[in-house]
Amino acid sequence: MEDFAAASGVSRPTVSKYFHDPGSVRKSTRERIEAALEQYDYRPNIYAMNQNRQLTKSVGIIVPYIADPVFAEIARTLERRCIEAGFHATLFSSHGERKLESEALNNLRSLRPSGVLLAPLGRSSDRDHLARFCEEVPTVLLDRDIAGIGEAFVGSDNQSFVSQSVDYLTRTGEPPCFFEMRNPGNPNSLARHRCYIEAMESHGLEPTLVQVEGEGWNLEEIGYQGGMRALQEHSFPTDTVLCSNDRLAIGLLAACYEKGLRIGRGSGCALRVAGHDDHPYSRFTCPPLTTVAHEYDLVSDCGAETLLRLIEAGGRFDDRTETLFSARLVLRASA
Amino acid sequence: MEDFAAASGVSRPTVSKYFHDPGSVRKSTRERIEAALEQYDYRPNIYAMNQNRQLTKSVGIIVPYIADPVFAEIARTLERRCIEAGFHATLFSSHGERKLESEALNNLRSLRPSGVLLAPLGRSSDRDHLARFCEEVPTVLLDRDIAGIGEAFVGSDNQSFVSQSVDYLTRTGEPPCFFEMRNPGNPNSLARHRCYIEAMESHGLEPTLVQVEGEGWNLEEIGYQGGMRALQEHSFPTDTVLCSNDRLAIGLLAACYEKGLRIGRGSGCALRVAGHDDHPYSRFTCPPLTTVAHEYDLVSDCGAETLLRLIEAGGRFDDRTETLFSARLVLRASA
DNA sequence: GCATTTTTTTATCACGCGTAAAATTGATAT
DNA sequence: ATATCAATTTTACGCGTGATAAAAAAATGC
Repeated sequence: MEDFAAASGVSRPTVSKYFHDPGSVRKSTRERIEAALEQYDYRPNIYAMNQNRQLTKSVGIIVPYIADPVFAEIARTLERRCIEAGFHATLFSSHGERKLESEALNNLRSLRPSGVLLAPLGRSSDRDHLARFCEEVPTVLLDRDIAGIGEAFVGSDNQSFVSQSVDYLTRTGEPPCFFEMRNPGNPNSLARHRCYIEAMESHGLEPTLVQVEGEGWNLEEIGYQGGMRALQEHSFPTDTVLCSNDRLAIGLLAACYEKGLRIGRGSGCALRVAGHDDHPYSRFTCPPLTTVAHEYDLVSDCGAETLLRLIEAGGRFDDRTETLFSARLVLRASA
Repeated sequence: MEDFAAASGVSRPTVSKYFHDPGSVRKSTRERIEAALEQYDYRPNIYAMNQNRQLTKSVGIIVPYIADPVFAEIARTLERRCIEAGFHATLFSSHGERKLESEALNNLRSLRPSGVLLAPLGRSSDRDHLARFCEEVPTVLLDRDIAGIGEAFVGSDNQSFVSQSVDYLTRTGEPPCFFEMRNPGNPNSLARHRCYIEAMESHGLEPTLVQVEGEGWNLEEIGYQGGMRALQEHSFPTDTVLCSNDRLAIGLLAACYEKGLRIGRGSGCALRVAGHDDHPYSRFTCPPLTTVAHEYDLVSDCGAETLLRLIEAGGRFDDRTETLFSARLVLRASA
């Protein structure tokens, strides 16, 4: 910057000021800098900037698993919103591992962001670490709430998810059993488990669970293997299966196909299968998957907006707001 | 670090040395530092470290579209390998946009990484920008080659992809037509287009193309819409369709399902459909998709290894190596 | 033309760290 | 006990930037 300032014939602090806000320097000065900019394509080092700015123009984003298309979409939308607001966004994925989530937090500490959008692993998170981090850095939690951590939470209302699907399935046929992982790694599974039981009981029905084994985030494979076994052992007590999420449902559909079972609500169909999330691929399954849409655009928009308000407010809210978005039933051919 | 050094009773540069290599300080000194570490959970700021180290322990990774599961897997494997080798990896996604790819490059400049693994957008890349970047930073190109840019290239042999699928399909039934985007955004499409034509001609067969409209990376949707139109207009000249990639194939399968067409190689099937890549979901389609596996584990491993060698070699190779991995035919039920 | 306001410059400190050279320490040999 | 030498630590400076106060210069108003 020293050299570049010399080349443009102004002092270094003036160049610094220019990059902070081009309008804050006199027009003639700005033109001299911009003329030099044409020649030397200089640009300030963002990490050096962040080092001793009081308030950085950076935000951090952490998602639990970027390879999951739902989180990829959420991350992309968050990034876009932050960039539109003039921030530099840095994205991290925890890749489903507690250690990596913690590392992402440590990285963000080094980055000194003005704020962080954090979709935590949930059950696998290092709760204490998250709590300490949120003390230091203004943070908005996303997708999965962790009581008392962060300045705000934005997510979806799991109860509305499950109750909508249970209501619909019960109304149009046999009440559903619930297809889920015994030890789920993804954030909202436990909440949905509880909501399914509540929803069934509120209808005066007996909840029935079909739990499959498996670890990690390879959910289609887990759904397929578990589905194959369940079909072989005739573990489905009803002809209607509600899956904890769409990725398990995709695996189950593959198992059903292999077993020659016809899926759907028409006559001649052996099983109805529904999911949760409206995963980007769920409309391309065969048959297309009936599911409940996770309105991640709304969640992302609101999350980003909340963070921007938080930063504007100086990093702290008076009280912790929790914004929940309702799900939207998406009827397709599978149930 | 100043404060922490004081707390541990040694000078700051000694602490710096300790973090650079704990073995490089005397045992008594190390113990004092580690004792202090228990109390103050201090850790050095990686971005400040990178600022004036001669050789950073950081590498950068850029993929064209992280929401695509194939690139998510590649990125994850690359990250893992670099971390195992003691490097700090920073991941960027170009999200399919030239502007974002350029921004990622600029970010990496600020980061001063020892090396970069770059899977470029390809046709949409700012070639000059890439070239200038690779002059500055030792770079290994991945997945999609750009002539003369970077110190090495590691990718897959598109010709082996297409020739294997064309050979197989021709051997076992009607020769395939090629289902692709008219203006593809993803890297390898053009190469595959050419390879399909070559492969057909080498068999003495007439290549036939079915090109669908659409922009961007929503490939399943594009495959679905294009598939619906092609089926309506009876544009498929043969009963065998080879798709440029699996994501288009997934969309096409959904269109076929909606049209009530049976897919597969048995009698009673209207169409055979095959893809390219062995996308993580392709084994869960209905029917499971016959495809040619992109051995991205091998590509990633080799790419990471090549970069590490490049860094070791001081950032320049004597000549530009190009490593190509052959594809592996994966027979499933769809063709 | 002069006083006043705005903008820019100079100068110095700060951030959190790396690094080369100098100074110190500790161990060994005499 | 002293000299010697290598290992270790400290000193002093640098990286690329932001921030601030005081001084200087330029623009504005009358």
